[in-house]
Amino acid sequence: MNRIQVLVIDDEPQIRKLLQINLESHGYQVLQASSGREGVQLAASFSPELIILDLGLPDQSGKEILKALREWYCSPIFILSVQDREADIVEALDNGATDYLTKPFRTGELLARIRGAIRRNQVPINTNTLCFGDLELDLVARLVRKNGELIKLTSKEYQLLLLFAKNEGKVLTHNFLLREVWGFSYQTETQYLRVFVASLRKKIEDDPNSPKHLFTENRVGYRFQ
Amino acid sequence: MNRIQVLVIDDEPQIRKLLQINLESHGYQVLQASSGREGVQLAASFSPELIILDLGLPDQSGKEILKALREWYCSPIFILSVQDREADIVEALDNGATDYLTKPFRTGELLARIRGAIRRNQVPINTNTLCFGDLELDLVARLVRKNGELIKLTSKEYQLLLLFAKNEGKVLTHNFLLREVWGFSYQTETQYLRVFVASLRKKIEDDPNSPKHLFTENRVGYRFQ
DNA sequence: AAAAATTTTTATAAAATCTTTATGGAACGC
DNA sequence: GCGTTCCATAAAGATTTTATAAAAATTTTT
Repeated sequence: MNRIQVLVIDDEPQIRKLLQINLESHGYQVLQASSGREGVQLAASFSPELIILDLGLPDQSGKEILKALREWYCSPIFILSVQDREADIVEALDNGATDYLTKPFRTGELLARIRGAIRRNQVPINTNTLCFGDLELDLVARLVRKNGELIKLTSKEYQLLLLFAKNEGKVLTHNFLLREVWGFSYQTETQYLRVFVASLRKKIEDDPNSPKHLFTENRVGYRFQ
Repeated sequence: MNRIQVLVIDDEPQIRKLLQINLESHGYQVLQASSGREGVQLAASFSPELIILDLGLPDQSGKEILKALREWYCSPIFILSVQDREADIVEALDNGATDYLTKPFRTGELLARIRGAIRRNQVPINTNTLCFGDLELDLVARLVRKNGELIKLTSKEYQLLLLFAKNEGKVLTHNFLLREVWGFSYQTETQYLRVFVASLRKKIEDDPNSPKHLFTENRVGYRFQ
């Protein structure tokens, strides 16, 4: 079992204890640091999935630690603080804090917020669905939904849409699309593309005549958003 | 104009007004819905970057709206609520809410949390862009922006602009431009260039009559900055 | 094997782009 | 200054490209 690591940086032993008990009872593995310096070291060596940082640290201001961590650390950082001043909260959030809770905090809420932050942070790595407005692509199930409703695509249509979806916003040339979907020797069969783009539009666009997802880039290719 | 869209779903007009004023003064474009049904519709048609949802809606419980949206909507959803019960907060967060604020909320904090959520939600795209003042050339996506807004260029126009951009500040001769864009045998078709430079200027210059990007070098060629 | 679904071809109208022509003004050389 | 060449621009004409339907061929399913 590979438990999710959470690093707690706090100088108050009783807070660390409280967090440790709560986190471990929910299946997390807890690393503890009582100073900013130690916290940064632990973060660097273990790269935990999430860091809980107390702003009121003795050796270095927590704000500095936050900035130092954000130089390289990309996972969520939660701020705990007795300070409830709006300016502090705004500053912390703008410096890269993922969330900000004031002491005393409610452990249930903290845990829920941690779950949410970790869930959202994992999405890009372990993405099995891609979203584009009203469109949703389930990569695992090979399903496409529009406004939550299933859309039936043929194999080629799906391959084409997937390629577009993986290259959102980019102009993809006819050559590239044909090569990727049909294969090297079909690079000149531009008409295939036209036919399939038309049928894709019929299925994914509200109005195929003025598409909002699949745009034509004349003489070059198509672009998906 | 390319402002970030935020959808506010709330039945209380004064809250909507408050949010609208605050969000618009920070550069967001605000969509408003007074019911859950309307909110879902707007979300589907505009796919805003973020949704602010009041849990206390009349027509349908806000909780249901949250779940319905999360069927397909992947961007941040902020919950506003008068309810401060921990169980409600935990439920909302576990149902996909990105954040949960209780009324009365502090607008500065809300805005900072919105900035953070949008920042984190942005996909890290590999961009290879060239910048020239208000002009932006995205070489990977093959797109051109002026003041952040997409400009539609034809194939030849783009080829020409790209050539200019890659040779910023240099005087490029008619011969060279024609050879590179049209091909060896077109070296004498100077009139092509004039036509295309004119149409490029119309698209990329604020005032095509006194260009600040694309200069004429009489009897020699053109120069781009 | 028949039926159904999908892919490939073919045909055609519409749209967009490129090329050519025309015209007036600007720059240049003498 | 004055004729010539060069440049900017609009607009007409030619060509290419695109969207779409529908027929033909192929593959998959029943």
